[in-house]
Amino acid sequence: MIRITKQTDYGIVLLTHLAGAPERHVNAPELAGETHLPLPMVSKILKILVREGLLASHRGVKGGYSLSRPPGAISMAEVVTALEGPIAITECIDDNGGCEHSTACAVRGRWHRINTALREALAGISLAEMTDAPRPEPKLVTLGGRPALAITA
Amino acid sequence: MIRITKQTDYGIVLLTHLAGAPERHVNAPELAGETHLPLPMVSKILKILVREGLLASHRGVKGGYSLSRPPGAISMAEVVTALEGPIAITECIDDNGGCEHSTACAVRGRWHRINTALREALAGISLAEMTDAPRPEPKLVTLGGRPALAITA
DNA sequence: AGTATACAGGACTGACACGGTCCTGATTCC
DNA sequence: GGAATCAGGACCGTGTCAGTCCTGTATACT
Repeated sequence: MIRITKQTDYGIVLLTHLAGAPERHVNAPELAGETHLPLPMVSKILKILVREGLLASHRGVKGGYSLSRPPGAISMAEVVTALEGPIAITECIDDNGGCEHSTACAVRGRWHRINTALREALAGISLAEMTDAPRPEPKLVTLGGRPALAITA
Repeated sequence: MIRITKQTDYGIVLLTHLAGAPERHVNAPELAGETHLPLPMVSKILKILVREGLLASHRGVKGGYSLSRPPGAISMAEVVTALEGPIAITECIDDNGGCEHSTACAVRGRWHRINTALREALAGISLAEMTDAPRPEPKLVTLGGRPALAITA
């Protein structure tokens, strides 16, 4: 269903929560409490985010986690990539020639365009913007001059 | 991993193959042979596409499948929606208030923007364009007044 | 009319990733 | 040294996905 995993979903919630008060050290139980997410999952996700360089950790009694960079300098693309690997909407995109249909598949190049659109959409939104107060957003996106197609589930 | 299912992947291959020679009736075994995809899967997918109105079927001895509309009038968004349901990158997007974190979740509105970008990227590419020879197209997407993203695929 | 062909609509199954839990060790502060 | 906290795993149930198969129905040809 073209859906991000819950791990990523939670991760974004955690990061945006941290972005709300940068420079603050928060430990896992606190974060879990404040975001109403299950502690074991929170702990697991925080470890991943540290490993991927998005969070800095501090051990010991007064330890905790904090953003490794200002929220404006972290793009959603980085977050998603950290939590679910390379952004590739089809297998053949990060697959290096492993697709047995590649010769018969006339479609491959096209997916790159779609994939890039997704990637750029993610890259164009920073963590800071995920926490901004909502503003009236022009919902109509024009792509190639075509009247936008209504998508009715 | 933000990935479409193989069913959708196969479905797009089948549709683009049909788009290459519209008005032609092709039966399931032929299509499977020409696209090098497993027949049972092909058959299953074709049935879904008929049910969703993207293909027309013809029963009987000389039966087969053909596009229900010209390839230029079928968007990738329709195809994806037909094969995997509504385009919703997070659960809470098609979920009507079922998310127990909705009150604590400051992120929801933001996902709509990302989701819309993906949706519009899919809506902006027709089946016909999936088969065209590649051409340099600067598709400019404006997202909320932000500097436009260049999608160059 | 009868038969062969092809679609229609299911049920069914194995494999695998996801969501979630838990345990043991290493590090830091008091 | 002890308590608190992160680090890095292993582990498991569940659900979805990929794929197969079976039965029924409609059409064309002889």
